[in-house]
Amino acid sequence: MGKRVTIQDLAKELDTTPSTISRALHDHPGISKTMTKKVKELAKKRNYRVNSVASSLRAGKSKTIGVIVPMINRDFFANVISGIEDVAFQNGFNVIICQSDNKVEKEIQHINTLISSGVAGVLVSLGFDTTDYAPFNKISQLGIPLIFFDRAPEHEKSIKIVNNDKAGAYKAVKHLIEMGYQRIAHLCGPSNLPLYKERKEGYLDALRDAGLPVEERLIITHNLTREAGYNITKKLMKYKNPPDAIFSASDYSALGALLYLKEERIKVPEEVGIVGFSNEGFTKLTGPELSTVDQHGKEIGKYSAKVFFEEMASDVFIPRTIILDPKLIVRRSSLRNQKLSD
Amino acid sequence: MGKRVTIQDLAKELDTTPSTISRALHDHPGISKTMTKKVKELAKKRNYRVNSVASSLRAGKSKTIGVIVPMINRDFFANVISGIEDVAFQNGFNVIICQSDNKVEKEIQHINTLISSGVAGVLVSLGFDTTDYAPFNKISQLGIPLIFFDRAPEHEKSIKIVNNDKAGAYKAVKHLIEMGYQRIAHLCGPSNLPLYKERKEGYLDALRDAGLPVEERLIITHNLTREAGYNITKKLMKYKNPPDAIFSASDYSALGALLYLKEERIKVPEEVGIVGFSNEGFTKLTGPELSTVDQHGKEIGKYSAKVFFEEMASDVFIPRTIILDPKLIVRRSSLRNQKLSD
DNA sequence: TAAGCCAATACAAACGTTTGCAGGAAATAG
DNA sequence: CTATTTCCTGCAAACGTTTGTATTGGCTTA
Repeated sequence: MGKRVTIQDLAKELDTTPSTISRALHDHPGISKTMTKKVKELAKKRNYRVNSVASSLRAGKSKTIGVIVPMINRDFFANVISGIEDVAFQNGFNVIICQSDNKVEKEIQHINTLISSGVAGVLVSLGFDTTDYAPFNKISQLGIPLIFFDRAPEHEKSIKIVNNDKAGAYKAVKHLIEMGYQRIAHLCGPSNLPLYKERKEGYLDALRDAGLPVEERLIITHNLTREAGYNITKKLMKYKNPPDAIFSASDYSALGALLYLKEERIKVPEEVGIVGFSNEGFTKLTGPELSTVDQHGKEIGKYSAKVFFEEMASDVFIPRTIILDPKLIVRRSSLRNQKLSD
Repeated sequence: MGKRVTIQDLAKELDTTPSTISRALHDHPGISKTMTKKVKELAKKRNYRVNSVASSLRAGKSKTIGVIVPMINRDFFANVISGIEDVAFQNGFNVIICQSDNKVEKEIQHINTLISSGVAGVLVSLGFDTTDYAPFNKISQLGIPLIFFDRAPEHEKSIKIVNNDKAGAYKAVKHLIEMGYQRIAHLCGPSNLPLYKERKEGYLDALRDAGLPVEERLIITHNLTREAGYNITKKLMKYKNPPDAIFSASDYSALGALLYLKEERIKVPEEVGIVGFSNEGFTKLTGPELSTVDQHGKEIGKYSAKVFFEEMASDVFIPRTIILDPKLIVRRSSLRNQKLSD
């Protein structure tokens, strides 16, 4: 259980002072070459490591980024975090992760501990039910860069990095229409979150542009789980005029839909087409593979981290929204016309 | 850009001293009820939050756990991290995540920054190539609890939480044999990592116990990727006496195998059976679904975190290995006898 | 040779919290 | 009314680093 080596130990050993050691280690020009060299050698020899808690206290902030996501064990978020960590590492920063479980109280608690621990910045993807952004304002009020990704507040003046959900949804539904589907259902998420609202709008626009009627009974709000997808599809397929395609705001519920249809021997894509959203890892592995909309999570993570570093460097705050264009990925579940071999 | 409110601000406002404030906030018995109440009210009113950087410096360590994994965006690790975060949160701790990309240098660098940032403990799953554990010893030498999970060093005196890989592999191969497969190939991982070594041993034991011959040409070491699985299977199937089953140490390469076989119209499980390892999320979604061995990642994460807190509480270090029993999950890819409907 | 200057290093304060110890007032005992 | 105890609060140091300012010694210059 060796004691940690401090700058003071080095100073004593070289018969000098902590300030000289500190400056030498930072290549301060006011320190002679010889001294700098001596210090660095001793530091290596004694295996000295800065106590960054101390420097953080001195500096008023630490080299740490806080990340708050609903849950870590989701392909998309795991990718985002991975991307964030990559960029943070390159810049010598650490990443603290917090999962909110979509619970507002947890978000608030995480915000508090992150502020407490002096993070240099916070990257957030909001939970389902978050409608009050005041807790987040505290972060910005303290001058800590705050960046939203994916699930961002709608009207707030803030920095957001989001997918163009509307465009993504539009592409998906347009594609279904082109494949000849006529009664396209939409499993949508809670509309207090802009991204779900936008996906719905993209869906509606695509229908309208194609001159197709909008049927309210085919638009169902749900919690984006596989189970919900399964149950809703069961309900939908019992309508007198059941849908012939499903566009879901989530791959998970799209998967639920697929599983129900397979169970009922309703052929996908021949009888019912499906397009999901997010390009979760499993979508290219289902039978048939799920068409979906790719959000390139890792890129969003990297991008968000980069924006954070930009923000930290500059001292003027400019609210802005960066919109990345998602990509429609067409797989078997929506390819009605072509016959792909099994 | 409001200034942070400190304990001193509160002291000034109540015309008392920082020490009293600190004690009051911690419900120190030596402080009167009335004072304690006054302090807490003011603290809430002024929105006071401890500066945990300062307390960490004072205490010599922070309420933070460091986690090092090869990569975050893998189902298993994402689950482990999620489990760790859950338990950490309950105990008021934060989690710093670091990905090593299976690179030794990155591991070392992460170790250094974690020590620098004064983490209270470190949880690690080793990278492929890590054979020198000296950098990790530094952690324990500083009295910081160090816990390995999943990929742990073999002989070191340390705390490890691992799956019983041998038993898992044994179950998997035994199952294949019971299904009537005779020439079972094994795609194994680098054997410097005990868990892959053990999986291989389980495989060998199962063969021997069943009186089946061990064929070296059917045992292939690879890097556990889908691509490798694909290519190796291609090679294997071109043998004069190709295998009739594949047991892979990784779901990813099992998937690669499956994809190759599908491409070649070789029927799974009728002609070739497959069992993977890890129960990655996608395995229940392939066509046919992949049999696999479940490692319950979230549980391992929770367990590891709990062990860390135990370790922090106690002051005697007892090296020990906690072995969790993995579970064979039989799905279609290895069910040769029964006919399941599609 | 003294004044001035530069380079190199030392001094000291600060970041915010925690905590052992000291001290003062009130309360109880004698 | 004094002595002792009890209860509460204040004082001051410490954690390790960083940085503005002071200080030292050696050197140049007039």
